Amino acid sequence: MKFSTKVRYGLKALVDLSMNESETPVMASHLAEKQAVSVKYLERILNSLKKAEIIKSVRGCHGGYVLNKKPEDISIYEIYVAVEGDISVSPCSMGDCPRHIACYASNVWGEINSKIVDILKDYDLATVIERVDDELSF
Amino acid sequence: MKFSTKVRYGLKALVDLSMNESETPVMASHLAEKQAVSVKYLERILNSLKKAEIIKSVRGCHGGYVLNKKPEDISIYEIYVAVEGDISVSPCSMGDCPRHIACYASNVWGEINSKIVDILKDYDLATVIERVDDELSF
DNA sequence: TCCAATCTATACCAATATAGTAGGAAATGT
DNA sequence: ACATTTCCTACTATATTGGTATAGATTGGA
Ligand code: FES
Ligand code: FES
Repeated sequence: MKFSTKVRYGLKALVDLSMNESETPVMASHLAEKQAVSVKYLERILNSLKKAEIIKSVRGCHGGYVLNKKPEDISIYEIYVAVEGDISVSPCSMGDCPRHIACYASNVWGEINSKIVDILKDYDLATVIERVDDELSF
Repeated sequence: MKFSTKVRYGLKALVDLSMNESETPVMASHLAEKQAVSVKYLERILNSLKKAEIIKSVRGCHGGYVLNKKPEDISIYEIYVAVEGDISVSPCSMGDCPRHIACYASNVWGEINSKIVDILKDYDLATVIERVDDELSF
């Protein structure tokens, strides 16, 4: 049940991006430095976020990344799907299980899955940022 | 976000056990056969469930396993914890992260984690069995 | 008593998934 | 042209999961 580093680094990068007051894009290297994380790895994560149209990129000299949506319109679910693909709590809930026909538990996993999805859809980036502002300055 | 085979095989075994009308214990090999799963592997899972006092075992000849609680008193959360250890959605929510001090997202993960735990605590074996009875006979 | 059946314990191995690296190609402002 | 930066793809290392093997302990019954 653990979120991968992709999701976690991705979320943190988005928080950093959303705190960028200026209009100039933020470089991957800058975001990575803040997180003490490999630039190359983070670049790939940012690329996934870009493909999902959560952020935009500017290539070339003085390039970087900027948010493409308002924080309140970016859910953790979206972020998850962008970097990991769709959420599935078990093979059952996606229907690609070899034992599918005889499986009685399908709807159990399906129900749990959709409840988890709801939680993550409900949690948006703006809420995350509120928590940041409340709790600690960095 | 995927449940491991331990959780899934474990749940299925518990459903099978709860459907055992007779008073005689059910052998691991019998449960495994129903699931088309390795006996040895399932034995270990059953052992975890036993240590969590969800089931009881009878050793020796004509031995096997029986439920130790009523299905409505066994939550999927309990099953999860029994076979996998405590649920943690990220290092943050357990507090063993090297970046903990500077981490702003702790409570975000913590909140999500506890919501997921709530879902799983809410889903008990009796409910799972209802679904079985409704949907398909096997 | 001895044997077969059954759970228990532990160590080991294989397959898969995650996390991270590396090198270079393409774009862009100066 | 050139430095800077994103983009693309292949590779590798590490961790986790899933599963096997082996030996031992316990019990009921012939
Ligand atoms: S469809 Fe696979 S065990 Fe449920
Ligand atoms: S405590 Fe680790 S990134 Fe949150």
